[in-house]
Amino acid sequence: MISPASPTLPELRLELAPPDVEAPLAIAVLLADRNRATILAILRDGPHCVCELAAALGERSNNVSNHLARLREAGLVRASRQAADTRRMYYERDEAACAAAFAQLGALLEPKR
Amino acid sequence: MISPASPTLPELRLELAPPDVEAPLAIAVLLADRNRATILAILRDGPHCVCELAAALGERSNNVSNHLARLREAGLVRASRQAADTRRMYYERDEAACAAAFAQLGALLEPKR
DNA sequence: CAGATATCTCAGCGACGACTGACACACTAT
DNA sequence: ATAGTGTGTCAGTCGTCGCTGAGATATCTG
Repeated sequence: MISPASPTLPELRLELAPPDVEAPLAIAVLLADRNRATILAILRDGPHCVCELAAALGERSNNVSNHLARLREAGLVRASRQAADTRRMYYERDEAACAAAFAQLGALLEPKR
Repeated sequence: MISPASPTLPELRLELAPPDVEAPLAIAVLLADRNRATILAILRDGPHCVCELAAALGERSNNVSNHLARLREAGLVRASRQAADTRRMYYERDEAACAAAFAQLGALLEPKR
């Protein structure tokens, strides 16, 4: 017997296995920086080059380039050169990847089912 | 005249006003910690007390209590005592607030319209 | 060619935040 | 009352991460 000392004391579930949150956590970490979050928001209305984003953010180009590299490694943005301006690097959102990332965060904020 | 030196060089938009991302940023910062993210995921299947969460996370109660305080200040979780167990503090998700937070993140990851 | 512009990379520094440890408070049991 | 349990608070420490600065690469202009 497990000796129910107190009649109605709820038994603790100490064996709970913590769910895997790696995927949504990685997305949240990316979004948890003001510059990266703002970049994603700016790119919602079309592609922009690094110097435009840097000017909008009031940050230096190399810093913005670093953030864009992080976003690109995660697949949220794409880099491309335009034929009319091969000197600048234009970044645009990968809407499919962004939607997938948004869905991942649902595992933290949406009800279970 | 503005002297179009290069015929088709796209003009930069250096006057871009960065959009306000404070609200979704605050949510992302909250989710960008493994323990807080895991807590939110665990609470998806019902209320749990601090010691249960601490055991599941392999963390100490005071640390978990700190994270729960952060989540509570943001309104994502509620604390309540149950009549059957007035000693422990039970935490449960505020599903409405979680859904609202999820919608806020849409301003970063969802297409513009 | 040299010079200017735009971007990328990376080592080093500094600040923010999570964890620790100690303590306080509330409630229960003996 | 005393001991034990569960939770909350907070100062201090330490690791992590964003920013800086310097340098490299690539493209265009004169």
